[in-house]
Amino acid sequence: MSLKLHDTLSRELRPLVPSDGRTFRFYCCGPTVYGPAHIGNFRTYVLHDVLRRALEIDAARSGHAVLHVLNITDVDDKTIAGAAEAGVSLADFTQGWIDRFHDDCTRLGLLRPHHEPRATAHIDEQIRLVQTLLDRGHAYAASDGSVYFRIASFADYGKLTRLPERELRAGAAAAAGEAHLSDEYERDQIADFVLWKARKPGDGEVFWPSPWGEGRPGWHLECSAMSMAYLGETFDLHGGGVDLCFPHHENEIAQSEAATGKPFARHWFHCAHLMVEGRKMSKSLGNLHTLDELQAEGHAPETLRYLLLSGHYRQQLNFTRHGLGAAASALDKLRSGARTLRQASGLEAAGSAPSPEGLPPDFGPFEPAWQALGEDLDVPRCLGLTFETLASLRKSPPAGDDARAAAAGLAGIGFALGLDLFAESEAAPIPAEAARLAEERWQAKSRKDFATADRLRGELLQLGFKVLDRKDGYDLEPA
RNA sequence: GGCGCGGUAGCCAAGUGGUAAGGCCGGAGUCUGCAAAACUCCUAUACGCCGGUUCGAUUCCGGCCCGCGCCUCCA
Repeated sequence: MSLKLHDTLSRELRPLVPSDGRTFRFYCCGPTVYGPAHIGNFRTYVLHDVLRRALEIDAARSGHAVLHVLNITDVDDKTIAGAAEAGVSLADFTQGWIDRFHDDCTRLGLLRPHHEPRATAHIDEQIRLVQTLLDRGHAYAASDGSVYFRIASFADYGKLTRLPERELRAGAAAAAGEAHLSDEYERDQIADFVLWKARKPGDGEVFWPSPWGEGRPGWHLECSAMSMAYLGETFDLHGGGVDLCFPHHENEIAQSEAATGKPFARHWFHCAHLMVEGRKMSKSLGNLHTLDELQAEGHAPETLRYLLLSGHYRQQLNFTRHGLGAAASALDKLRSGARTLRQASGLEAAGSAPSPEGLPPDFGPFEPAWQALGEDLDVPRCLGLTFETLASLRKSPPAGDDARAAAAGLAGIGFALGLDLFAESEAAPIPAEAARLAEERWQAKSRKDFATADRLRGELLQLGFKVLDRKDGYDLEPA
């Protein structure tokens, strides 16, 4: 079986198979590191991570490999402006945000891409790509030292978003307004885009030498250069947020295919946007939430992950506080089911997150839930089937090998979704004082001194902990 | 204006040419010194509107209404 996924270019459901028969190679558009990524960015990254995990499982089953590349754009107008404002070098400025990004990704359970190339580390590749485009007549140098891609030279321009050329010009001009027509760059046509930007005073120390003078690469170029460097001129899949379709991916296709004469990405994967309380996220509405912010409110990163992946990727998802609560409850229910299965199977708590190699060849009773992922990455359906299977397993509890197969299958679903269902609830460190009170309370309760027990429960609440009794003991949870 | 997406119960969200998964919330119960958790059961005649095709449409076709996205900042 192979996974099937909707392709933006052909608008069809197409199978995901490695074109070279060995390695499925894919590239995701990553962050521009000038600030913290917001939860909308992370919806895209989480969804790409689920795709990555599904590909890993499929690859493990069919015996091929997966190669995942995520770029980091560490030079553009915003990063340059940010560094200047902070009074630090571009490299120091972007490194701080890259570290923050990695930290967020770890907390959200994102698998680390196999390569994470940075634009500033691949200037040579980008210059060579521009030179090739110049040599082949697809680009021209302007008098100011900038180089532009000539859209008229690429017949397929607009094929991803189906923008006829004339619409492109008229629409762009109308949307951009007259102000943009008098751009400081000298373009033959309004829609021609910049490949290499000539150095400007505001760029400070940020420039590289090139055959056309000092400057820096334009947006789009790094993705073409780096994806082809790591994955080859033609690779299996390229993804990002929907807003990237135009102009970013359209321009990537143009400059890549014009340079190589070969198809660029064979499959395009785009994730719909996250809305916040029914409105588009934007700085002006002040609804650009970050992971830090939500964690400070007491929400676990995994709750956010669950929420972000709980809607179909081609559907806008509306982020609400209520939804976050619902996600937390649903996740608890999943974990509760996992705990029951684990106990029935006689297995110890999983010490570490499962790897695709360690997963069973099929997911037993949870195989249908996995299959749903293969049909256009239908996570909502997968979750529905998982809950359904869990319910029927509760009705007829499996034992022995059946229980182990079910537990392993659920672990497989957990891996696919990036949710560690078998993890014991991550115990916040318990202060010694709270631990002592809790122990005292348990003693009091055991000798049926309920007045003392209740008093101590109250004291623990003051310290910020809820006592949850079990048959043979108790748990402490942050209140 | 061009291109595209969507409107399913209180909320979120799948799916199907033959009367519709799942989650959250709500209610009842089991358990429990209490509480919480967990588990069980229940609840809602839910498919935007109007036509058409069909034995039969929420599912196909057409029109309309409403919401949303992109059209060189943008995941």
